[in-house]
Formats: sequence, structure tokens, C-alpha cells
Amino acid sequence: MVLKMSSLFLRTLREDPADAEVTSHKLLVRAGYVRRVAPGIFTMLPMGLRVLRNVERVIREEMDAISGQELTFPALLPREPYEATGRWTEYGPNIFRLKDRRQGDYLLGPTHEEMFTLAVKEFYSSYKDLPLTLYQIQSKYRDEARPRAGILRGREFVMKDSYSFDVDDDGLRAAYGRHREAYVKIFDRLGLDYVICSATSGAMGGSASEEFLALCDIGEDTFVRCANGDYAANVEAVVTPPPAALPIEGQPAARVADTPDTPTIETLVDLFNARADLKREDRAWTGGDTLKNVMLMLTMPDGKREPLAVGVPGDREVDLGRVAAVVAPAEVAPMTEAEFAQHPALVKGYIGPGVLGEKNSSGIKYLVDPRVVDGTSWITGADEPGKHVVHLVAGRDFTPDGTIEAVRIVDGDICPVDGGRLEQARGIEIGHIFQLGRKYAKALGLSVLDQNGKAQVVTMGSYGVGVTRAVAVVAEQTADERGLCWPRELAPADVHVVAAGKSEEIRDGAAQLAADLEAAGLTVLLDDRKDVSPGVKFNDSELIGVPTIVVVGKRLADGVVEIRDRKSGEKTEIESGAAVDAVVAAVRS
RNA sequence: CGGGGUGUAGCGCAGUUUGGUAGCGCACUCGCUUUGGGAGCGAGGGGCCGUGGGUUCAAAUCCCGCCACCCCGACCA
Repeated sequence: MVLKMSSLFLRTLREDPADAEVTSHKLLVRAGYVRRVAPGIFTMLPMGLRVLRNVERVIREEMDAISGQELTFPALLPREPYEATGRWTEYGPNIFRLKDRRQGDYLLGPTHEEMFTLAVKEFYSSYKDLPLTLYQIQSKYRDEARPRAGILRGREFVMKDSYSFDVDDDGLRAAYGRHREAYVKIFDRLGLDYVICSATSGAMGGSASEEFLALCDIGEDTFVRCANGDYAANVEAVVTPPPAALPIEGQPAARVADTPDTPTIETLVDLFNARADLKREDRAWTGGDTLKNVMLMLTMPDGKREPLAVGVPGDREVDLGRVAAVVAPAEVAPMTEAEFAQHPALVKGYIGPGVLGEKNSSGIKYLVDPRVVDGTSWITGADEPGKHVVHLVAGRDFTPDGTIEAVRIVDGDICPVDGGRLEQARGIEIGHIFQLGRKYAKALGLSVLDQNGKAQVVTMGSYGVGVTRAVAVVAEQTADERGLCWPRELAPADVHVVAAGKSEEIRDGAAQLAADLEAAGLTVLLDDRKDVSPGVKFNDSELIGVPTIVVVGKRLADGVVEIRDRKSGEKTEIESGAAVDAVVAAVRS
């Protein structure tokens, strides 16, 4: 195929669009791949669509290789199935909803667990039909609070979503493993630099879950990895290894101390270290010796609100994002002054375990950081203004209702696998695999008969790849200061032939070369524009980012053309008769 | 939802302080010249100055309201 730039629906821009911030967004717009229609909603222009289709092709090949079967559900869906699983409510404002002429409720699908589950239910009723993997590549709709960075995070985006159906847990684990391997192949072929991270399952429900995060400074996800390379996790999913419990006997008795004017952990610690009756002999007190109790308010999907107290070492911050991941689908926010007022047992600034916990006077659920194990001793609030309590021992003086991963992760935290040091980095989620389990099958009544004729609820896995996003991420990771720079597998063309010069000979020579390359099976982008200077064409070729560029110009008279490698910038002159073979070799390399 | 910012031609912007009949660059059309790193000259086409109201002889410009969009923080492929 030859794409002639003289007639291709393409317009490159000399300047960055004013609304673009990140590299991939600027370049995809400037190079004429995409165009914004509304916030988070983009048109794929011919060049952009070619790249998108290439990503889809890679995904299809790898999904087919693990025996996935492709189908397509409508994007416009009725309310009922989502009502049955509770997601009509849980998704809240994040789904696009609409009514038909009879006032019936519909939605634009944000993801399709319900539809797949129901489809399998309609067809299958025997264990002999399983295992099964179905997938689709389709536009999804989410009314994101804040779309950003062009197609990196849109409100309409193409996603590959697949679902596995098994009769037992072993089958689910095997399906999950196959998907994991397929994803590794997909993202390797896309040329992405990525990390596989342990993840939380969020609003989807389910258990085991991993995210594929493309490394990227502008990424929205923070993850940690162990310096030893044996652990990586989304910051929300980091597991804190609990220290061993300490002996309770022999510890000093708890006692209450007057601690006026200590509204912060810092002032509290300073006071303890300054006072002869409070300071300890072996070392100075630190913020880590204190137990800070943070009051939060949960909002359930049905709108009900309920308080939650979280106890963390005083030198740590509470990360609401991590809490949100634990309490999902409930939403979480700090408790407001008005809400404090409704709980007279809470003395702001001096809240301690004495009133917290479901069995205590406040009745508020009390969860603590995993570091708060039995036998650890704390300075914490005494539930009276101006008073703290010291030597309050977990398991002796108080018993929380459970633990919660709530502290903000910092560099140097401990790896749960080998005890090494964790470091943080940023990434963009391009794939997510998880073992859903039986949540959707149960809610929608999907079961099959086993060998014994007994009904078994089917167990499912759910697996997603952000296709549109992958285009943006590849652009982001590969672009340089001159423009886009596609890997061969994704490039909108195999080779970009530039006719640099206006003479008939040069134009004809370039057209002939393009025809010969086409005959050799390549897709050719041919810059045959008249009255466009060579400089403009060179710059456009670098902006557009096809990996191999052939310049047919003034040296054609000597029987020579120039082959350029977009990535390295390397230029080689070659006898024009050998150009086709040389380009084919470069493309196949 | 909180904070910041911007709405003037397809794109990027000036003009707003101090009201006086809409401007620059790119892109587009025509002509001549030019052609290996974003050409030159000349002639053109294209704007409800986000929107509604007000003040004024006169509003892109001043006043009030509204809307939209972008960016930064809490949510997700």
C-alpha cells in the first residue's frame, strides 16, 4: 500500500497545541494522528487509526494464541444486568447513563463483566464446555472526573477486555497464568518498558490481581519495587510485613501524663524528651513511638456514612488513596468538624484507643497499621484535653478491630519478600489481570453441572489492556526531541519515502521506488507533495516517526538515494537499484 | 469536588490597564521567483472577540451573571 501525502487526510502543525502538556499528546496532535472533539474524546485520524489497528493486531494474535475467542458486545447496554451486580449504583457518576424514548435506563459500557457472564449463562450449562476464554476489543465509556493528557486518559477509549470461565479454582489460576504470559508477549512486542505489579482489585471485586505499569514519569500510578528485584507492587497494594509480637509481661504499666499544648506529634515528642519524668533512658523518643489516630468518614455506595478510626505510627502519614483501595467501593474522606461534633467521645488532638473500637464508648471501628502488633508500646491520646498516655501496650491495654494498610509508603520501606528496601517510581497502567472469582457468576446465576450432576458456580477471571492508552504510552516512551519514533510493529507505515526536490525525475523516481517497495510487500508513506520544500518534508518525516526514511533527491542523478534510520539518525547512501532490498532488510531486521 | 488559569480566524497568539469601526505569525487561494533542513515578493479569502444582560453617542476593552475549556490535587484501561 502506498499512502500519498499529497492526498492523505493529514495536516501537521508547526506549533504545539496550547492545551497539551505531555509529550505524547503534543506530538500526536502535531503529527496529525488524533484530534480532540470534546474533553477526553478524540477522533482517530488515518495515521492514528493505523497505529491503533497495529496495537489491536498484536493483541488479537496473542489472545488467539491462548485460545481466546473474539466477539463484540454493544457499548449501549440496558440497566438491568448492572443493577443485578450492584454496579449501577457502585459506579456512581463514573458511567454515562442515558434514557430511551420510553424513559428506560441505559448506560454506555465502562467494562463488560455482566454481559460476558450472561452470554455464557445463555449458552453453557455443563462443566464439559469449560474452560472458556472470550474477549473483545471495543470502545469503553467512563465519565472520568478529570480526563487528561490527550488519549492517555480519555472518557471514550478502546480496551481489550477478556474473561475466563472455569469450574474450579485450579482452572482459574491456569487461565490467569496464560493471560499473564500473553500480556508479557503483547507488551514486549509493543516495545514497552513496563513492570508487573501486585495490585488491589478495587471496585471490581475479586482476589489476586496484577497490573502492568509502563514506566513513565508522567504516570498517574505510584508503585514500589524492591531494590533486589523480587517484588513490585502498586503503592495501594504494598503489604507491610508485620514485626514479630513482643512479650507483654515485664512492660511498664500505662500511665497518663499531662501534656498541654502538644497539638502535633513533633511538639509531643519534644515535650516527652524534655521532661525528666517522661524521657526514656536508653534513647530519645521519636515520632515512631507515638500512635496517631486519624478519623475518617466512609460513604457507602448506597449513600450511608460511617466513621472509621485508623491508628498509625506518628511519624507516618495516612495515604487516603491506600485506604480507599481497601474500603472500596466505599469512598473515604477525612472527618469534618461537624462530624466530630456528633461523636462527643472524641477529643480532637487527644484521641486514643481508650474510646475507639467497636466495643468502646465511641463504637467507632478502629483499624491499625500492621506494625502495631501485640506487645508494642505507644504514646497516644488519653481522650482528655491536654493528656496523653504512655506505655500503652497493644494486646494488653487495647485491642484494635483489625489492621489496615493505610500509611503513605516512603522510599526505604521494607520489602515483604526479602526484607530489602523499597523504592518508588511512577507508571501508567496499561494492563490489569485479576482473578474475579465467583462474584459476578453468583450475582447473575451462572453455574454449570459438574461430573456428579451438581450445580457449581463458575469462577471467572477478568483481563484488560488499554489499547488507546498503549498508543499514547508507546509514543511517550519512544518520542525524542524531533518527534514520534514508532517501533516497527506499530508504525503507520514500514517506510517513508521523501521526494526532496521538485524535478520530474525526482518525483517520478520517488513514486517508482514507492511502487517497488509496495510490490515487495511494504506499506509506504510517500511524500509526493509539490511546492513543499525539502526542509519541511524532512521535519515532517521526523515528526511522523516512521522508522525508516528514504530520501530521493538531488543525488538520484548519480543513481543514489539515502536511507535514514529515524531512531538513530544514521544516514547511508545507497545505489538506487539496491534500495528496495536494503529497505526490506531494514524492515525485517 | 477543591485550587489556579484561559476563552479573539483552522492552529499559535497580541490587543483589554487608558472604550473610538479587528490585528500578527503559521495554515489556506492566485501569480511570479525559489527548492537538501520549517523560502521570498505581491494580491486575496476567512472572525456573533465564549454567552446573556447592563453602562455609554460608541464595548473585544468597563460592570454583573452564566457557560465552556485547560492545568494542578482526591478516582481508573
